[in-house]
Amino acid sequence: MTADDDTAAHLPAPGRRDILEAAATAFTRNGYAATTIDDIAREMGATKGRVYHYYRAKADVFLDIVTAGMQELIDGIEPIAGNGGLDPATRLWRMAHHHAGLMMTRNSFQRVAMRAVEMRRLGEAPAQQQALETVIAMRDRYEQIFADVIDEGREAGEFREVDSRLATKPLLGALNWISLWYDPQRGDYNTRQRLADEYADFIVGGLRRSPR
Amino acid sequence: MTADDDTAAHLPAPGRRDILEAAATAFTRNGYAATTIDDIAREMGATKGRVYHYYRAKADVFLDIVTAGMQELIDGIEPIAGNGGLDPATRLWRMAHHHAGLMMTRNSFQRVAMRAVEMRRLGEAPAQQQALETVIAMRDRYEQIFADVIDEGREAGEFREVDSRLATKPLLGALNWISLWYDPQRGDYNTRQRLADEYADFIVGGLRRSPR
DNA sequence: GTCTATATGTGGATAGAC
DNA sequence: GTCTATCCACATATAGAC
Repeated sequence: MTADDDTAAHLPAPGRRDILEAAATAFTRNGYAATTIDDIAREMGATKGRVYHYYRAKADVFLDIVTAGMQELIDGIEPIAGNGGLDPATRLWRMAHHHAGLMMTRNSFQRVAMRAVEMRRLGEAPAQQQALETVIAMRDRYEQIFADVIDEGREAGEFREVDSRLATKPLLGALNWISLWYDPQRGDYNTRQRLADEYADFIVGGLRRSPR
Repeated sequence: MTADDDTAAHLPAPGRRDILEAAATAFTRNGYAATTIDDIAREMGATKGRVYHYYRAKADVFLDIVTAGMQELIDGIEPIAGNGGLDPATRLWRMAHHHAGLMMTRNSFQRVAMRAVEMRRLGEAPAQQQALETVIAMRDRYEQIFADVIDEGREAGEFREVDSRLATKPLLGALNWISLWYDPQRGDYNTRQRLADEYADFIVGGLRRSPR
């Protein structure tokens, strides 16, 4: 895509991986603008020389985190959505469940990814602006996967008569919100599972035909 | 609470009101940290001298917006929640509907208010830190109003067996998310109403006893 | 009350030693 | 590849003219 190694988001080089983890933690704590390169370096017990050896700018670190986060979402959901052996409501339930899980287990990356989508611009550099729009495109594609399953469920009579594209908003809003309040320090596997169950029930219930 | 006029949030003085509107717009556009005092001043066709005449620091402007936003939410919801003449499901529907409406019509204030809740600290000043915790307390109180209605609905057999406090998370998450994607420039009264209807249906549906 | 300086601190980014 | 030292731009906040 650019002069940079465009596979970095999927398989970050070892040196980069540490930086992304540290930066994701720092961005989650204080937000993108308020986080300094020194903060990121301190988070991994280094100084900023290390960060600038691997990345040209703070925005590039941010974009790598965001892209990785979005890719994790897509990779996890696609096989479920495409599983024709399951009825749409069950598929949607599992997609919501999986998404909820990622918001907890991959909290720092996912929380940073959320932020990117609401950003209009990242700085002055047009290359970074274009990268940001690529992320928005990934988000749109992700929403469409959900919308398609909702359409199938509506046509199968499982769901109410909704605008599927619009219906993804409350659905994903509820799920994404987890990344803002969930404390990854607390909670074990079982509590995370119960929580994801509750979310998936809520979401599928919200789309089902009303009982009366 | 502090040496400042603590009623300012409810009835801002005329000079302050303009600043809050301009700042809310600017914060919504670029985020708190990335917004400069010059940005705020430019937004209202003035220079920073005006801003600093009314506010000691950027954080104080932010806190006034956030407090006003939270107060708008509480003021709107309390009378609905306390209307004993309506069954819990109807009350919850109207509360969700009203909340959704505020996310759209008062987008800039509400979006800034959302941000405050996810911030851990606002700066070094302990007075501002305390003010931020006061905002968190308002948020907790607000969630409790929803939780109480959910409890009533569960006891009345309208809702599923849920942990009411936990149930407010997907509910308010879905609603709060509106402030992030809704474009206040677009959409008239009718489209806002339809959207709020859809959200309220989704939310009450998500809590109702499953049809099967 | 609103403006134009300006003091002061901080943070992104670079250069170059090791 | 990692560090320290430094440049420079910019943003908060203040001083003081009008």
